[in-house]
Amino acid sequence: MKNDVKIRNEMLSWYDAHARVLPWRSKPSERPDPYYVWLSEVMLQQTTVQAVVPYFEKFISIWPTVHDLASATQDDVLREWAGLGYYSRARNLYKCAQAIVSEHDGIFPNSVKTLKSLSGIGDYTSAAIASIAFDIPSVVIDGNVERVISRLHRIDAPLPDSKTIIREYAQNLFIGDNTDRPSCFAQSLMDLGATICTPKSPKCEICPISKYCVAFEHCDAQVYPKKRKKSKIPEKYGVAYIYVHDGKVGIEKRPEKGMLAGMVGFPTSEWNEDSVDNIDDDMSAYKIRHVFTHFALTLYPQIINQKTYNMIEFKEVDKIGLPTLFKKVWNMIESDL
DNA sequence: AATCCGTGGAA
DNA sequence: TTTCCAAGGAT
Repeated sequence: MKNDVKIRNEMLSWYDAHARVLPWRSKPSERPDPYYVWLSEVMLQQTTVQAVVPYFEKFISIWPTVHDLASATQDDVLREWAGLGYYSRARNLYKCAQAIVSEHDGIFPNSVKTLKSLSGIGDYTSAAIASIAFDIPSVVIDGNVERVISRLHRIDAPLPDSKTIIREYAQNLFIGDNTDRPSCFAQSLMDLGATICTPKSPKCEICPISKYCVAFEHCDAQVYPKKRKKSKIPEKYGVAYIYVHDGKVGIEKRPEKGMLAGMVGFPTSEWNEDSVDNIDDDMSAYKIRHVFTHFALTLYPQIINQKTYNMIEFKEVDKIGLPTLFKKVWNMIESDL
């Protein structure tokens, strides 16, 4: 356990010299904006800094404060979120903004417990906000921390079995004998995980804490954390109905539950594992394949020259916030209409 | 506890 | 081409 204090000190020194400059981060002398911290943390769930930066910039440009975001409509937020994926995050973001304004006087709560009661804020995000925005020592466990700790201790059990032991190690590291500069320390682990202790080719030669890393000692850091093998995802098929008339195309708002919930898109058939009737691969003019987390979809756009409800101008299509699946459809067929 | 929920980039 | 996966949360 004594190593935890040394690790913290090494990490803080390393962070002072190598911290990444990111749009949501404050300068060393300034207080972070809890709104920025929250927004960035939610956006970063299950994705990458590169994917998030333009979305973050756009959001704070349109909605500079949580009050502004709460005053928007859910459809506004979904439209701006389009392309980032996991759209329940956007709905929860909006719910959370409204709760903060209506139930917390527009002030972000500073306790893990209260933060966690808000929509879209779970174990990780509540601890991250408490640490990063308010400098409250918290146990911040994300994919980066899981990877770093798995390697430091060369944990043999695969994820998610190892989550319990990882949390024990993390407790000691985050709120053990030394809790100095919790905000910087939490962010230092994120940066280490993103730039040095990476999943595939960790740069152990330049790692500030390799001397404490059991996996480094055994020269096999890259095999940790071990993970259970994932089963293959099913292939599904469907038809997209592209109603075209007089320079306009038909769109619909999807149901509030299920895939791409609440997003706009082209009407489609159901998606199932049976290949599509009447549309042979060879006979169809178009085919879009899109891989989701739990299945891969092959969608056959079928152009229908007739009017339907809710037609919009072709040139408006790019502005309505189509999720990527339907952007792919539109990009493929637009020039042929 | 296990499943659902997106996307784009790297190797 | 295929596989893996990047700052998880809700149910």
